[in-house]
Amino acid sequence: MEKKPYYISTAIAYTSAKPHIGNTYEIVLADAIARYKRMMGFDVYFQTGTDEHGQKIQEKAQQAGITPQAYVDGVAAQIKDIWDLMNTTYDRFVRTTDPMHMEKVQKIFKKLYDQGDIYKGSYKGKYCTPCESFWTESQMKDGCCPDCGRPCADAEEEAYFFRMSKYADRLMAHIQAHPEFIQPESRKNEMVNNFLKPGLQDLCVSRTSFSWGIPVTIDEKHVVYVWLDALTNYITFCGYDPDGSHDAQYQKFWPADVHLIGKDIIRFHTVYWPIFLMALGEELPKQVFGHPWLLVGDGKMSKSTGNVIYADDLVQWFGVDAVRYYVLHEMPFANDGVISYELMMERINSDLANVLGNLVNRTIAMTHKYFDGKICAPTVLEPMDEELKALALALPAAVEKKMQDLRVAEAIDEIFTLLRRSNKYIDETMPWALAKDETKQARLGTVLYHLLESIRFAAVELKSFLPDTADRIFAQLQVANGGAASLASFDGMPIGGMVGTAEILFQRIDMAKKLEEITAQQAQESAAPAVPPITIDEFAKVEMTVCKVLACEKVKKSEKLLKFQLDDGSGTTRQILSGIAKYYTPEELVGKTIVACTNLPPRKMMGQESNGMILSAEKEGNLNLLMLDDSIPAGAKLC
RNA sequence: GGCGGUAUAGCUUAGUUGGCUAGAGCGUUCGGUUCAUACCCGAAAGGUCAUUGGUUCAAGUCCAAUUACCGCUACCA
Repeated sequence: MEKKPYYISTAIAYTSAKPHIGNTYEIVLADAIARYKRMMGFDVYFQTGTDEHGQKIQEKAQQAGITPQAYVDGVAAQIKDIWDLMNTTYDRFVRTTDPMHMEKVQKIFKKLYDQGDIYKGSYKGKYCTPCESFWTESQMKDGCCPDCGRPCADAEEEAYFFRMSKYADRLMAHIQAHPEFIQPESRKNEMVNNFLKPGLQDLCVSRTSFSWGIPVTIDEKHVVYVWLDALTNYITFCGYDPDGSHDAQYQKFWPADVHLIGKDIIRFHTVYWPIFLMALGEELPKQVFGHPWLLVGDGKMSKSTGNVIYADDLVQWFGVDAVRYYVLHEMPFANDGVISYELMMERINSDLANVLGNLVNRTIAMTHKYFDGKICAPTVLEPMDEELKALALALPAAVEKKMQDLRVAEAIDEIFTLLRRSNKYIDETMPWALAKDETKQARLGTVLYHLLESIRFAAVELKSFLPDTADRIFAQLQVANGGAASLASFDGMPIGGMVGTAEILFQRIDMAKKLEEITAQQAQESAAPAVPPITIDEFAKVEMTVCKVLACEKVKKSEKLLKFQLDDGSGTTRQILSGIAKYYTPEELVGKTIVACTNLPPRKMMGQESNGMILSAEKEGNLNLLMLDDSIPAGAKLC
């Protein structure tokens, strides 16, 4: 029989920085689903990869002093290593800098242009010249700039646009007709209410402000908008051919069964992506699932606060399956989840070590102790056996029901319900009491058979989520993983066979001690010199000038920016913007003597030019401007 | 600043279209047991479902306002 195809994808990871545990969650979730579907007999195609174009990457590479290609090569390799470390079974790891992909994207762009869906237009709007801002009709007050109140004028900038509005009605109809298309459902309303109902704007699909992207063939100074580039990965790498002769793989697997993505990029996947596909005349993916985020402690993960948790660190401390278990089981379906070292250890101890590990261990130990490891036939049945057996036999359907809705955490709960019931069964049957009675040997063998077989059921189902652990359980049971078919009846343990040696699956963790080790290592790492030494010549390149604050005001529309007019001793006034409005009021700074780096290239912020950087010292939310004694004149250089 | 989201036991959270006496796991307290990784089993305590108002025979569930938090985005040279 032909296996049914199942195409699952993750979002491609943006190669601007090493992914943290929150980013890693997605690939593990996808892997669990992919493994499960394979077990259920599907022919699975599981695609993941990296999104490597865009302005941010160009800037990062520039900062690092390397080419964008070298930069993304490094990060992509890092991402792939983490995916592999997590024991994920993707079929293909794609990269948007792949020449094949780039060529197809160019063809897609051209095709959409030729058929009139993309048109050359201009970014037109009402423009307030003093504020250097574009405004929409609804933003303006009586035709004037909402900020300064001065009249706005028409202005334009050349760009390519996609006619979103042309397909909006079709998309709306599709969303209404397919309630499962956007998951979880709350996201659907969000999209409909926020984007579709108010009317879709045409989307600007080219950029001229940076060059690290796929060039538009018909107009070389433009590069393709990163989302058009990134989204099409789902078809270009699956064998889609813009000219129409698709590979067999594409014919088999497209449309995708599910695009697994973060909740932040739902808009792109449920509005723009379907419309691009409609324009190309291709089918839409069957489902887009926007999963929630994993947060650290009480705050978000960020490098500056030093609370970033990386998957490879967690694996080093706790092992792959413990990390997989945590992200799969502790992530709620629609709300954001939380991760911390303490929570992680609590779950390992209570669920993995106590409930699962200890159950396997005590069962194998008893089999050795009472029967020298031999598996006895279940010959003396009692009513209480039925309940355990029934629960085990019902497990595959229970897990399937949850997995249909991609409720992975709840699917795992079903497995643990069986494990907990098994522990209770031991208390009910009291094997140690049976062992003391010569006449109860057959009953004792029956009890152990029920336990071993229940554990086998759990292990088969656990394989998708904790692959290594499941294999270690099979090794202790001395049976092969018989897959879904072996769960049809409660007789998979070979009577007369031997079990393997008992082995601790998950060591209990001494939390206080482990936490100490972790903090000790972190302290060591942060103590290491992060900044490479520089030469005196390099230091001399930085020009730092004493300046007097002539005037200072808050920048409109900005929470953080202050605008300074400075006397730098040159005779002309220097304007610098600085993000310190949280710490200082403009009034208190006028007349002060400060220091600024004065040989930086000019940069625009909030449409205003900044010529330099004011020196300050910052740590953990504290910030002080460097202020000198007023006796030193403006223009003095720091040395 | 713009857009959107979320608020349920000490902690992490389930609650589909309004009918709940609001569930679960962890943690806590008490009791039991000893095969096992001081583990397992049982019981109990613990929630005016963020606040205020509204719709309804009925509201954790719908509406409005308030507060807090979160995400994206702009900006932090």
